[in-house]
Amino acid sequence: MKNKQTTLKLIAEKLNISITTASKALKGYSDVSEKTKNAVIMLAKELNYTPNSFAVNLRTRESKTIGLIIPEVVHHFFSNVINGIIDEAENNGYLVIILQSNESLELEKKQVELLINKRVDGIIMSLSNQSNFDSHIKNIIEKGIPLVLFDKISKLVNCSKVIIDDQKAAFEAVEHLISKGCKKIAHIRGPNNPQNAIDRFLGYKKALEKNNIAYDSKLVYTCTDVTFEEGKKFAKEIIEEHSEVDGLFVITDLVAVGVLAYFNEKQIKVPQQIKIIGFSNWFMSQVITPKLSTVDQPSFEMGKQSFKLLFEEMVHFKNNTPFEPKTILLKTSIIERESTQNK
Amino acid sequence: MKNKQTTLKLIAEKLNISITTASKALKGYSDVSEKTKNAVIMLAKELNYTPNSFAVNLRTRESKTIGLIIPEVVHHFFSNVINGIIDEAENNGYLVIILQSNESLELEKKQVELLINKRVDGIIMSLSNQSNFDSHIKNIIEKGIPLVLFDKISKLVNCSKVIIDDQKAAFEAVEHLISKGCKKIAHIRGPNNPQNAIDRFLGYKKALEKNNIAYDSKLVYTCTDVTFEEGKKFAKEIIEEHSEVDGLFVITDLVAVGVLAYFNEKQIKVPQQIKIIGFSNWFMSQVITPKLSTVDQPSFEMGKQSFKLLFEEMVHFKNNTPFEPKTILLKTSIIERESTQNK
DNA sequence: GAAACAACCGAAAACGTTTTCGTTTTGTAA
DNA sequence: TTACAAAACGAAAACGTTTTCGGTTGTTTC
Repeated sequence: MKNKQTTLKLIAEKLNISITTASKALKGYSDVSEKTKNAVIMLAKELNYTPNSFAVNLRTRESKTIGLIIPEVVHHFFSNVINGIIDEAENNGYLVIILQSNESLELEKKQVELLINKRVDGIIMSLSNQSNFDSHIKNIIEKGIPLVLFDKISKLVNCSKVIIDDQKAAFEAVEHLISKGCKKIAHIRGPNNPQNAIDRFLGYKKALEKNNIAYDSKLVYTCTDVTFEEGKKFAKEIIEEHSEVDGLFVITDLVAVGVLAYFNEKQIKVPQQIKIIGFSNWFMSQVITPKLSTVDQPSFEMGKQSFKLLFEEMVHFKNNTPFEPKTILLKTSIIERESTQNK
Repeated sequence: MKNKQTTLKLIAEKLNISITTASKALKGYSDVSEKTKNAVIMLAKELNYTPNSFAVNLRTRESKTIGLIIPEVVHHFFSNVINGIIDEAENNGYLVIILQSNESLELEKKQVELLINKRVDGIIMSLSNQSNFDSHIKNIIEKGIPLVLFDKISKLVNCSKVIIDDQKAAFEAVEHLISKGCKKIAHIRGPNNPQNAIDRFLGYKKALEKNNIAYDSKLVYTCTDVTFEEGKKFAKEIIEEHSEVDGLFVITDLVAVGVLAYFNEKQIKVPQQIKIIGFSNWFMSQVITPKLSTVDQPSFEMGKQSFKLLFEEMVHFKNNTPFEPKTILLKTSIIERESTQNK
């Protein structure tokens, strides 16, 4: 049953030394003789001693734990980021508490509060679609808690960030369609608020402009939920309202796959009649028929870099030295598959 | 910069009362007058007081945090389970630390150690393929730390479990193939060690037996990595070595999708020439061509139930009352899609 | 023989909370 | 007025660690 944990006190008593000396021996202080040091280390191992982390936390004022808030766990991109964060965190002796906002601002606020109350050493976030520089984010910054934002960021928040150049990536995606001969290109964009949806939209527009294709706001469809079902829905609308569209740039692969599902159902030929490119390189994009062209986004790396930035900031925080927020820009690349090929 | 946190001491001083009384006021003790109670609560709110969790942890000997160890985060099934666990945990005031074993026994041992040292209140695990009733699991049990195993369990471990009836589910999947007219059914199974791979294999065998189909060990292919690529590899072998096979039961959808990818490439007609059924109902199974029949497994629910069981055990642990491990069996169901339909 | 130094050790405070138990204050009844 | 119960409060210990600072012992130096 409830086995008493071994403490420094026990070790000290058994060896007839003070708790202080026992502690110092284990922490490698120089003012402990070789003899007693060895004795302590031996006994500690024998009794299976591990420091009580609650006490250590209280004393050192840090928990070696960070918090991570993302919109969804069941999501190809985010789960890869989680992977990278956990990995890098563990390598540096940190553990990760994960919470999801379910794209709800209310929930996100609650999660932030939970993490602050838990006194995590730092927080990594990807904002929900509704989120901006709201009170909860301000709160983190004011409290001086190290914060890193990745992917879905807000330009209003002055903190470290890890992102891709969404505008450039979208620009390249649309130019890819153009290079394949598309003349009338529609865009299924993300919600109005998130920065990355805005930037991808701007990249789309810019590519049209540069290639002398008139921008038509009627060809832009705006997701609210960014789901498979929305993809199907917009695919239907596009075909029914603008059958002359021959190219389509979609905010993310999940939605693009919904589009493909509808087109397959209706026997609309991709890429012959219409070419499609998605975003994020979800795993299923390479197994669907036709295989989906997309923009590869280094999700795992994004996680790793996010933790690295956070770690840097946590060190500065601990030493009370000033820290200037950084932004890391990760490279993307176009992956050409069947859905944009000329047959 | 480093803003001093408000403590009970500060509140007590400002109100000219003792720390004890301040604490009691906030915790609703009855031996505090209405007047002082209100004063404390008001001031606490005003100063934005939140109890220092490190101190609370030390004092109460619990952290309201649990640990979760799974083989992989980037995995449709597991990420859904995570979702369920986080959800239910949060509803009960618990946070979740997630670690992955990457299917490595060594790593899994290390993760368990990390969690024990962190003194989490309980642990939920799905074992790696190599794992059994090894020292690290014994260690958890001996230390009396509440433990729940889900999905990939070991029969040797005496603890609470949340599982499906893998044997029955597999049996039904294979009978589904048989009901569709399959006479020669192959099986791509999981690795030798994990219980669920064993049980699914046994279910396969039993279904053949019951329907008077001779079992042929040559028709059983054993995964080591359980990946998309392995699916492709075995698909090739099956066609080349046993072209007469007309039904295939695959350990999990990811591998089945690999099989389909190979068959699509080689123009082998599914379901005409060979019918295929997978397991777990991954999202992509409904978007691939042909759509994959599969066994639905309530992953989200599995997560919820796992936490519920753990919670129950944690309560008993805290009260030092005896607790008898339970096993919860969740229902599965066959989902018929194109890959097993008679056209 | 005093002074200086090195090597080793431990007392005590601190981190911030919770809870037990004893003490003081207040109110009420005789 | 005394007596006593009820109400309100607080001292202190405890959780287990880390770290500062002072103390003791023994050795070396001049």
